[in-house]
Amino acid sequence: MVSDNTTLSIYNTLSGKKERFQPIEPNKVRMYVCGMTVYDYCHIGHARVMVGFDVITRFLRHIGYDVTYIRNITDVDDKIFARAAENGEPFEDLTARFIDAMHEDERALSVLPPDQEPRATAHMGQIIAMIETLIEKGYAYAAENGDVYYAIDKFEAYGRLSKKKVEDLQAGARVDVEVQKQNPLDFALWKAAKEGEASWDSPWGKGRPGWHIECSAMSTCCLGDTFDIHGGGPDLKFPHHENEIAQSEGATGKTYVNVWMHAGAVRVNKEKMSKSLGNFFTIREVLEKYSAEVIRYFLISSHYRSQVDYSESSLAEAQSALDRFYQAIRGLEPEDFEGKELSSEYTERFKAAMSDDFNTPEALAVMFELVKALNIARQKEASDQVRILAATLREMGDVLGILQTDPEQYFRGTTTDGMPDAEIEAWILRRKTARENKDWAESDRIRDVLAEQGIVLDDGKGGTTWRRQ
RNA sequence: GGCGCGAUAGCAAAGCGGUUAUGCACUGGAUUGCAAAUCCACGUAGGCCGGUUCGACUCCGGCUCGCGCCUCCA
Repeated sequence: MVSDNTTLSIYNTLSGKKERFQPIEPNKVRMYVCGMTVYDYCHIGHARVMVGFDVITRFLRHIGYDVTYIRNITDVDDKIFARAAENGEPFEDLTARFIDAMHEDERALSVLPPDQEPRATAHMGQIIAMIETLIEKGYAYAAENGDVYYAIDKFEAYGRLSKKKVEDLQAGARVDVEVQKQNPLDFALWKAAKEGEASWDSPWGKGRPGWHIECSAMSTCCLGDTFDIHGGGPDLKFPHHENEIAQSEGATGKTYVNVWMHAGAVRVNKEKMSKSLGNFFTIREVLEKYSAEVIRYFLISSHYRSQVDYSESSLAEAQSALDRFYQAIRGLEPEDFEGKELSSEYTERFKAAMSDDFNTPEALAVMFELVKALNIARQKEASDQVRILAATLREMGDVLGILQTDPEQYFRGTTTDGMPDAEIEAWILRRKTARENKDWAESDRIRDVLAEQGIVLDDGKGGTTWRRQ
């Protein structure tokens, strides 16, 4: 149950401002997010959408909403066919492989699985039915070549989401106009099969769906004609989401979506990270150097709507910041986190920050203030206070999908190369003896030996701990 | 060209019409065999020009610069 005093505001692309969120059904949120076209590995831009909407889902659930989160998989597409042909393999093999890879990346990033991941290939019936409805209602027409197009002139609100005027779009329209279209801005709902290409039977002959129609068909199928939130990456606003609205509202005659949410772009050297520019870094590539949690922290350290610059130094900085959180809980026992009592002072501020359009930077600021209080409490050995603050911090971390790792494991890292743990422990034991004998020269020599291997020793009250740099 | 978004201290990044954001980095101190971590101390930053106001980083207008979309892209 969502408490009565909860006021959640969300920026709606449709209105261009933050609005008080009002679900269609009390306590329930139905959300659809456009997912990946699976012909290659996910990059950091994809990670932003995955993590962003994961945090949104976690927070909505945290404040009591029953969330149905749907994120589709596009497994029919020109690029998929092209890549499969290049590889000389059936397209299903290609997509199966990259769906697995995507799930691996997601698990690494602690992204909770959506409730459903509908695939275009599994919804041909609904897709064809929606196209038929659009033709019946006069929003679409079948061309002689077997393609079916959406007639954008028939849909009055076309351009409302992306704030574009049809005339302006026409002025800038590309010249390679397909003659079969009534208006150059009309888009394909169904594409006639090309020679030797995978295809499905339809009333218009063998073919396959256009890109936009699958989302209209699958979202409606999973969530109903009208639902609460539709999200996606920044480059989907136009034409993809604009076309979705035209299709769904044309077919159902009802409002398609109440709140449209778009993530900000990830940039590299001031340019948008994108497949076409080729300036992308895949998630697994970055994982070779930084932990998934660092990537996740980097992505939530700026607001989901703002653009972020991806760079080595921003990841290094994310790591330093995350280290501070883990230092604060390092050495605490599991039971220190189990307390039922939380600090309302901090939880209220955290909730207020997150309720303001999911302001994660503000939420993190609250957590850092809590960390300071926790460090002071630990210094004073105020164990009750330590337990309350540690439990509070851990719960906030859970909402953001961070701080759930054992601190020692976090600092030791997961690399299997380098000096084995047992050898490190052996060195530490030798150093312990040297220190007991006040043999500082030997003690420092061992520290240097390990430092060469990237191992940093920390002498604490309870003994020496170590971490990999 | 059309439409939209942004410009905050060394770097990153938020809120807010008047009171320390926060993190990283830096400097001094406490602590430590030495370190690390931690704590204490230390920064009035808000592209430029006008306007509204008792008071503006925060509201309004103009300008400059940057970015995004207008084509497949998360």
